[in-house]
Amino acid sequence: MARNITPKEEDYSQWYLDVIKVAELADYAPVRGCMVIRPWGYAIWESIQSQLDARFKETGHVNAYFPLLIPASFLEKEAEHVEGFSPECAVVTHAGGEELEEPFVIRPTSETVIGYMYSRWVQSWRDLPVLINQWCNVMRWEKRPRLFLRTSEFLWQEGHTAHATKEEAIDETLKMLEVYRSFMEEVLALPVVTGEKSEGERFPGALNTYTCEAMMSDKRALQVGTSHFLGQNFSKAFDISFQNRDGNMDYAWTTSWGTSTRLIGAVIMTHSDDDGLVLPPRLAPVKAVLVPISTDERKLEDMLLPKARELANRLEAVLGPRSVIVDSQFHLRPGDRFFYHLQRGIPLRLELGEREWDRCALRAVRRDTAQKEEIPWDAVDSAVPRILEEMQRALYERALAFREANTYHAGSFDEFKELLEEKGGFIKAYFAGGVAEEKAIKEATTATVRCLPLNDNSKGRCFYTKKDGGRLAIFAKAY
RNA sequence: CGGGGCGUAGCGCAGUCUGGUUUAGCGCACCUGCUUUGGGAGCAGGGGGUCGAAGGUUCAAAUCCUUUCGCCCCGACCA
Repeated sequence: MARNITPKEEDYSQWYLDVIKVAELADYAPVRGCMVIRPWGYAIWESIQSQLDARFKETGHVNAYFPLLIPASFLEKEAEHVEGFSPECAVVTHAGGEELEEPFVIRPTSETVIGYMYSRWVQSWRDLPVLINQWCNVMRWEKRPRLFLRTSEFLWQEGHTAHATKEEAIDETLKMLEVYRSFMEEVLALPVVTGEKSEGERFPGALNTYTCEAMMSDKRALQVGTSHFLGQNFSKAFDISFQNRDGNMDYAWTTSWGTSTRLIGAVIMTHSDDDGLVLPPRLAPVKAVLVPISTDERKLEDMLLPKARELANRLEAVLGPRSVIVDSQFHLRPGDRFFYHLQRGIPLRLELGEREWDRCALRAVRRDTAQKEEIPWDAVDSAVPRILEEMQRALYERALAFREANTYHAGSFDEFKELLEEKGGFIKAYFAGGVAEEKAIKEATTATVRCLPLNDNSKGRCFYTKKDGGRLAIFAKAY
């Protein structure tokens, strides 16, 4: 049992911060609300980046880079957009030792500059669709920062597409939501509910926002990815117009979609335990660590270490370059070395001591369950990937079972309040209210509409307004 | 931005109320040596802080006063 981590049960927030600290994922920066992503944390982000990026490329998108600074006037061109974002914008007023004529906003998101550029690039229906993504940082001056979940500056990816027709843009919006869902479930082992955002939770300027919502291990909800159907709002504001096949002028239909370093927070809060970080194997930058153990220094150097390196090389041929490390911190005792890797969430520890040596084997210990298994040397190539995949699946199944076990249905507001107070978690209920009702529910309970799940078109009597024809909604307390 | 808590060594804290008795102390971590070594070792020796910052009161301030910065928790705002 780790002794430098506050147990989850004792103080969840502190546990979360402790895990980040002992796993060396991030640290506080000198500027309030900003964080330094340390090498191990950044390696996780790179893993997310490369795997998501591949999926974007597979769906026809290309990467580009748009500037950090946006003319302040751009934000104002879309009414809802400026209202939504101006409170959290950082503004540059001086540069080159002089006050600027027009201040620049540090991008909180890039719909506006990208809209401006698209209007110059798009003339004809033949120029569409435009399918561009960018990996970058954005800044939103948050009142209450939390490492990874809500920092003033964060890293993300924002896809921006423009299409000739409404249908195509809607298809794109849903397609990317699906890319997120599959990535989160397959790589992050993060079960998510996909759905539509309610009116009150919609992206400022969007006609419709779709979301991936996940349940953290304290039963609170976290929005881990969003995809927006922007209609023609931005194309009208920035004049992304084109001549269609019939020769008539038309405004493009645009979408945007994003996910961020918040995903790292989601992974921590979904899988980790009181011993520290737990990483799903497909996400983990390092999937296994070989730990030679002996009291005899010569055996370590002459037999165990070379063997460990040989096995690591063989494993890397199967698992990928730099995915296996050999621990040679021989100045530490085995327990210390175990804990070091345990806290950093490396999925599999492969011990090679004299006992294993004599049997031509390794002792594998799974990070999530501490389950032990002996693997003969000549079976590592098949056994290790097998165990990793078992662990990957187990993490997903466990998280899914947790979510299912903490999802309830409420038929009335009284029942809703009771469930929320006594059980927490996700509460499904038919809802027919609007922004005003959402707000009232939030004020009374602090719970919000997380989404209106897709693939459920059932209608029912609204738990709050008692009106018929309510759509199924998921409510929860959220981060 | 409102309410609450807190800034003393890398981390966690004691000392602050009742200024001087501390050349500011303890645990963990760190360094050196020896013994150890399969889920966080033991002994011995050692290094490190001027008490968040600025100003003030006083013969004397970590301790009192003022201002300021930052962090954490709870709310309103959000990926």
